[in-house]
Amino acid sequence: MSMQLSSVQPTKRISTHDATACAANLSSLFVDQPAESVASGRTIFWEGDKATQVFEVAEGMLRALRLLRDGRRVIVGFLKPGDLVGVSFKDKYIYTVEAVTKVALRRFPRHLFEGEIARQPKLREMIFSKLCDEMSAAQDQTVLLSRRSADEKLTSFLLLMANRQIGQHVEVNLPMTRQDIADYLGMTIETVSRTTTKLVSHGIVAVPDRHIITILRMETLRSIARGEDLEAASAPTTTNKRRLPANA
Amino acid sequence: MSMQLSSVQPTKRISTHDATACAANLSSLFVDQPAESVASGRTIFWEGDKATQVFEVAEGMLRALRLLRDGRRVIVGFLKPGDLVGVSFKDKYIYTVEAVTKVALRRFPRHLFEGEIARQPKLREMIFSKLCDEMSAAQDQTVLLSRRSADEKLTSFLLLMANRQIGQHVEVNLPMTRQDIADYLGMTIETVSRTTTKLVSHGIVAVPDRHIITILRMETLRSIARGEDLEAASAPTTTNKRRLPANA
DNA sequence: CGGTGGGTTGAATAGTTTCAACAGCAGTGG
DNA sequence: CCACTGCTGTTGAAACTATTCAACCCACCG
Repeated sequence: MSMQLSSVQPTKRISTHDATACAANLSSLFVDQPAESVASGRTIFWEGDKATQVFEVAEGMLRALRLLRDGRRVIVGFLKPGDLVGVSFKDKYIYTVEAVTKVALRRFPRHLFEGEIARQPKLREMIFSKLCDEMSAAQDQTVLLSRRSADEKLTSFLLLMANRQIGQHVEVNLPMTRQDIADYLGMTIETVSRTTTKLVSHGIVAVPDRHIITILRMETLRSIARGEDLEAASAPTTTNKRRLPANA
Repeated sequence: MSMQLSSVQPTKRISTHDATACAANLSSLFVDQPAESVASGRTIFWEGDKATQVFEVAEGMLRALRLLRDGRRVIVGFLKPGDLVGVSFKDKYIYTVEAVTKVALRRFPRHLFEGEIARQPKLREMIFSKLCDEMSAAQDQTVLLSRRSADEKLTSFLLLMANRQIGQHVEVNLPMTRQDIADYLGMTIETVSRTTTKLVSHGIVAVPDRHIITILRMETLRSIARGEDLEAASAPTTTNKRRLPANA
């Protein structure tokens, strides 16, 4: 019964300048608050906790997750700088939020936050707008999860994380673990690993580091995410990456 | 970039009395509007249409869906009486809404709707609250979709549709087609059918009519939805329903 | 009465999961 | 300094489950 996730910014970039430019009024609420540092792995709040605080992510990445009774974990979103965490109009948080990396947060008491929203029409509008983005993101995830194949899911995920970066050799930062990705995409860690390996062996991506995936052939990746068969889409290079594709 | 789905009412029943009791201010906006009748199968609006109208469902059921480029369909929610359709703070609807059954709607121009929200703090609060329910519903679907087995998905879906009805022999109304259910759960129509048959043969549900599923053994259904194995959960009766379970 | 849409069932296939082993790396402590 | 341990990620083989493609049933309708 709460709402604390805001993980897409469809029209604006998440870099510091643009974010503040677009959300000046929103961020201004938090700007006077000291940035609190949270170590990676720490929990910000638990599902079911009384929703007393609202946070703004200043730095780092967090994961929002729900635990199932049988111990399985469902990650309902990743949070990035500029996102609001804990915006709620019910009394309890509906999911747990944990720091994926070292994180910097600005805290704001919820009742003050709501007071500000009531007072400032512009701010209110921005919050509404953010909630819309949130809904949109939630539905994007729904679409992602109902995709049939592991190939589609992972490539869509990479594009989501690449977040409007265009051009060749886009470096996608993946601070989360493979387990996080698996729990986000509704598949097993092994399948995530195997699918990544497959993309690498087709020369579509490279994995210079555990937490970095470089997109080498963006259009091919896109067509796989669209549902085209991986083998068909990556026709140019047969099985390995000996021949670098012309467009890369 | 819109928000028009509101498909759960966690704390209140959807029957006419209670809904109006809890949402008097909200419904009062629409109550003066004439109820428009829409035939089943008709489209209310398309994904990408300019979001000019807000609707309140008075009667019937609708489906909200997104179409993928390759023709696949993802149903992101079902809408029931009391739900708002088309509440948006962006300019376009993000999904298509179609009538599952014959539907009665009350229409309200969006700009007036937003004006009312700005003017009435109480109304605003209710809308926020509704959006929270919506978010919650969206996430419930996320959790549903990341469930591993077809058994879990379908049983969870039945419990969702049964919507807090308790007791023995709960009749769940399913006005949508099997294809709709499949597109909502991210599986094929055949698997939906087979899973239903399996539940019937285990005496857990009965299907007196194409659009009605009667829950015979609620606790068993719940435990399957929780992730327990169907065979294990339905131990009392081995393969058929010759012996009615004690608790049914 | 044939056609159509919705639904069920069967058999083969294809894909993911499961279980298990192992590799790489960081941190720890002798 | 190096073995030891724990964590994350990769890979392999077998088991399993959903999908695919097909046939078929049924109710409804012109």
